[in-house]
Amino acid sequence: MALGKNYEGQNCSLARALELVGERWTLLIVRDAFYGVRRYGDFLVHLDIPRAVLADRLANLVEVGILHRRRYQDSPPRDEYLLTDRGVELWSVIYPLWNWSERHYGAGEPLRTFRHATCGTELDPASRCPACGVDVSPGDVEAHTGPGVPAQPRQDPVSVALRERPHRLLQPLF
Amino acid sequence: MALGKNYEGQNCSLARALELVGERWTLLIVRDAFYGVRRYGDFLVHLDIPRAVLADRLANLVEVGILHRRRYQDSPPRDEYLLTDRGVELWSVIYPLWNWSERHYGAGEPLRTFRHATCGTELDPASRCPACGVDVSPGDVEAHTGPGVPAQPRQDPVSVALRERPHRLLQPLF
DNA sequence: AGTGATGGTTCGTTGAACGAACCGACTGGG
DNA sequence: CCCAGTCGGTTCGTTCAACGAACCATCACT
Repeated sequence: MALGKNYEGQNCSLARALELVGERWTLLIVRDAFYGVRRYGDFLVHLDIPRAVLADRLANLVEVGILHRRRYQDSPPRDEYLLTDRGVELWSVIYPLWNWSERHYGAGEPLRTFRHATCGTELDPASRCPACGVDVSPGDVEAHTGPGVPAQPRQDPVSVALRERPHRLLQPLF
Repeated sequence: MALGKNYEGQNCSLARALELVGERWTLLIVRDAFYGVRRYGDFLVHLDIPRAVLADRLANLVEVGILHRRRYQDSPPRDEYLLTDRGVELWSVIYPLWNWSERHYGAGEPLRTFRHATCGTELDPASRCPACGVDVSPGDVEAHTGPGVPAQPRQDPVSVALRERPHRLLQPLF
């Protein structure tokens, strides 16, 4: 969804943003990056996405500076994908969207809750801590398994790791 | 992008949200609704979107309760599309996304600024008023033309009306 | 030498977006 | 009464991206 191909006449920051993160799958990849997913294969099993599409999206996200590709071993060469500062700031979009959906379309109990790591309080819809009264940045957010886990939860390693224990965002999952 | 066809295995509120508002054009339609655009023809000229796609998106947005379709004259029958409460709450997603894009990919001066209507102060990235210290809901936001207007701005009636004068969100544009 | 892990690329098929044309209900003017 | 124009769509043939299965290259381990 590169510039010029699509919302070109819009000349609006929102349209530009949607060219960057509005494509199918892109925001779910960023969500997984917040969860600590870093490797191609882990994104693949967790998202159940066509391989070519994943490769394309990762390359785009690196190109626009939302993800950073970092070599973590040389033989065989293996890279991991990490959120840049710019990517981390998308928390202020992703969390409100998650929260909006949870409030209006949630089926009773949530699958996951997001808490202020230092005090354990659930975040408000704007990612603030009601107890401490501060804006909570993603590095201080802990994802907890909620009461709404389905009877037949997913068994891929990423889903299992996410359910197993509370997990601080941005920290590696494995 | 109905449920079951796409992110079905995800079982995540974010994925569900993206099924509702993640399709191409959808969030730009909602943005225009905040600007006060209400009629099919106005969305059409402002977005430059294929007619069939617009009709499809509007129907979906009504179906999931983000827009409400209201008859405003009987002969000939004409309807307008208004944001529901649920739709209005998407401001907490749209504005941070706009702001994120403006901060990281903005070309110098913004095209538009969003100000607290009662005091004229520009909103912070979380749609709060730095002067008053309150969360500003979209009904209290005024959209102003910014200094970054291009040399050849769009001439469709919607774009012209939006440039002409400051305009409170959710109020009808015409 | 063979097997498995990893991170891709290739390619034929399907489905959605595009855009131009058409359509039906109505209005206002001559 | 006829004609042109407006509005809000629908229809349909074309194009382009997503899908998914197969393939491939590199390296480690045995």
